[in-house]
Amino acid sequence: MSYNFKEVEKKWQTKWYTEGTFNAKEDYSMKKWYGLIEFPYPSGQGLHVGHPRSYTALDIIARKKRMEGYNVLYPIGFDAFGLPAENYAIKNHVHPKITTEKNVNHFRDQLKSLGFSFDWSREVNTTDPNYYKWTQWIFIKLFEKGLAYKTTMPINFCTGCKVGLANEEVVNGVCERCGSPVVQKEKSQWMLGITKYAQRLIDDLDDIDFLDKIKAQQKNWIGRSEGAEVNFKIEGTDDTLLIYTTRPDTIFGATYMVVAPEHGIIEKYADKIKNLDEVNDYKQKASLKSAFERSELNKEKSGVEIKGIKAINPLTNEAIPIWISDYVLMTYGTGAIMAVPAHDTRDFEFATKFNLPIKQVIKPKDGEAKEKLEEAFTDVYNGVSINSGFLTGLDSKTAIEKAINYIEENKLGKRKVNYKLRDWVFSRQRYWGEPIPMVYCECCGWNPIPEDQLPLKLPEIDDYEPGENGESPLAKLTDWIKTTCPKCGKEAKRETDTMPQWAGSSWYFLRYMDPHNDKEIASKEALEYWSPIDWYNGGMEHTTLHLLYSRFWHKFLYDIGIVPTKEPYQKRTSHGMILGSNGEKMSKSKGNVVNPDDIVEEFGADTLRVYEMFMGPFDQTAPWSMESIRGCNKFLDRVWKLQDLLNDENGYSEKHEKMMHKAIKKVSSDIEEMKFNTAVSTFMTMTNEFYKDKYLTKDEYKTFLQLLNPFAPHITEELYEIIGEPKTINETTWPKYDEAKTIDDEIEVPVQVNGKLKGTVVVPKDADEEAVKEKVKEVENVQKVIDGKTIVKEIYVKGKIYNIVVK
RNA sequence: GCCGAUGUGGCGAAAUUGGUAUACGCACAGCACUCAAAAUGCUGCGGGAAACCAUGUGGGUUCGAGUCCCACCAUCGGCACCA
Repeated sequence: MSYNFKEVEKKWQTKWYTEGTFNAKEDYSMKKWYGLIEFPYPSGQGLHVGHPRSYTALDIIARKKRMEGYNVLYPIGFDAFGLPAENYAIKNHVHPKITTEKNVNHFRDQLKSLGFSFDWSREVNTTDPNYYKWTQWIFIKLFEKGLAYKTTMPINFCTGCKVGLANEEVVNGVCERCGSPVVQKEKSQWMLGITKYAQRLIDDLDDIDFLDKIKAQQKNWIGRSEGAEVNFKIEGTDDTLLIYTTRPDTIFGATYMVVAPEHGIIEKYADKIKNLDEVNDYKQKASLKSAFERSELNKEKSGVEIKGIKAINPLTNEAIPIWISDYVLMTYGTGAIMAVPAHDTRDFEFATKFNLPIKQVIKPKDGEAKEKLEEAFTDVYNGVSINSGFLTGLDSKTAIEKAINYIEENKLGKRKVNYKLRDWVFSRQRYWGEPIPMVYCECCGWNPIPEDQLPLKLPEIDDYEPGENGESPLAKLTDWIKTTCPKCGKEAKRETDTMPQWAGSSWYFLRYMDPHNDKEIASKEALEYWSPIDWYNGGMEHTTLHLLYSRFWHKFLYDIGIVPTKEPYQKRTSHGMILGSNGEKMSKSKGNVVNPDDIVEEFGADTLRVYEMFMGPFDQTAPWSMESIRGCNKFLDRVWKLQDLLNDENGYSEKHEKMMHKAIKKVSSDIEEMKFNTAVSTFMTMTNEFYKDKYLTKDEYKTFLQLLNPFAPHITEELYEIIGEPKTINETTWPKYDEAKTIDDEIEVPVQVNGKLKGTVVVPKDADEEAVKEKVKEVENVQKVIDGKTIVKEIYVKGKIYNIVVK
């Protein structure tokens, strides 16, 4: 009988999904395990082969955990708001709701065809009003706590999508989604105060089990730096110019100042500035530059001296010029710097170009100050202050501390920590997103709509085009906008912007715990029981977006007493990308896209699952190979045919017994360590052994099928049934091994002479050195090499190696 | 420039964490089955006649290094005028 995967896979999927075999249990007395994968955006292209890599991995772990007796929650849902559906609507006049529903249905079918053990009874969809009701509710809570605020500020504006973007969504000065240039635009936007959580987002990483590279990337993005804010007097006034520096020990070397083009000092001293036209001209040019042009590397520094005003260096009391240049950013620190060309690379470059004085105030510990610097000396670990008054002679670290103390004592400024992280631009001028549940009243300002009016449903419209000035399509709905102020009852206007993609995904994992609750996000009991998520796997591309945002929301919900843990995810891992067979990223234009449906059709879901786990280390990128997938298909065929070799008459075999115990140990630990590729190779080796020996016992087959089940659930369940087992595998208990039976009685010890392999000897596992020594001398090659030489030393590492050193 | 990875056969990759380098799979070759092919099964498969030589390069530590240390080179990912 040959293996008909189509029939078998269909059969088991139907059983699982109609019976709800893998649904989480309501029994809160059981030990729990909550595994999470990033819920997909249901795009029109359908599932990508990248999705099953992550989903299969956690499916394997989830299935193992169930067999180990855990109450497992392995949920699925859809992150369905977003631009593609809206752009499609603009083009084809189909409501995004319709496209989304169609895509979700397609995705659901595809996911089911792969046999994942998801709990489909808890499926969530971010576009469902019963879901986004709570997204809006969280927003209102953020507003009430002062963490959502509306402000006019220069934002990143995508010229293609006609929409404001968060910093995180701008990549190399272009839009992360569409690749159009991003420009700075003044716009009134809703902002979320994520910067208030910056320190906690760093500190709490210590308590959770994230891959180091994920922690590093998040810390990098938050970008904490320590230093001081210092006031520089403006000559002839009582006013000061506030700067931020991480190197207060270099103030003696500050020979000029630089302010960002947007800095207020220019308006303030317009009447004093002698070259106002020139300065304004520079300002104008800087504002026209796109984010990309401004951040372009290696470009020449530019700037203009602001003539007519000067600053006083607070430590040298020298009057120093003030320049305007776009290498100083208004969005970081105070928008103004003291320039220390001798000890800052950028200042050095600028000073060289404009012939400004370069004054050395630090020399290397083990060297002397140079006659003329060729580049800035910036090494904080290896510097000593010179020409710096009370700092002279101190190493840089000590000098920094002393300088800050001096600054604080003399009221020149204060110690200050800065972050690169910016507050989160939360408004989108788009239709297909959660409406922001806010109302503006002339007399009462912004207020949220009453909670009993949630959800604020997205109104039906026909015209999805954004408005002229990049207004939201909702801005055209005058009837919908008109409402009453929740505070004073007078006429007021609704907010027409919607929330970004990232809103719905910032808390979805909480909804899975209690998805049909219409009173709260989820019940206290459910939150207490299921929190935190035990294991979350997803892509590295979400490290500074989704992962940071959702940690922020979770901390906020913790602060207001909704969730029981500070962090949502106890453990975070990530999978490597699957590339096309040419080693490039899969894309339609390159024609290297593999559709999982085709693989399932030709080889079956089990083959796809096994292949994706076997193709390489889970956390590394791997190119697709059509040839290799056939190998996995062949392997499963061989597993199927093992039933013909079943034979209990040989009975007990020590060799097979050892092999089984070793395999249970290896596969169990490989799964926990996500070393799926070596687990699969263990299965292959076992299969080869059974074929070589031409038999296996039913017990061995049963254990083998149990171990393989998480990887290839359909074929293994079918075989388990065929050999007459009354239970299904998912009802059985994960096999256990006996450590003593994983150790061989006889071991082969390699014998080396001067570290070079000369042969091996077989000895009992606990043979002592003398016994091994005797055998070693009998090895022919060893005899030959050591003959006539003096033995200097003999080393025996028990069970590992025997090495003879000769001269 | 900064942060993080990676580098082993023709290819995807293993290596118990310092102890027989190349497990497992693909590709390839030979044999069996077949009229034939496919499928399947078995065998072989780093280089070299051998001594030996091979884990990106060059040094080092060690009885012993793919694994540890130092200095490079290359590729990939993230950040980037962040003061």
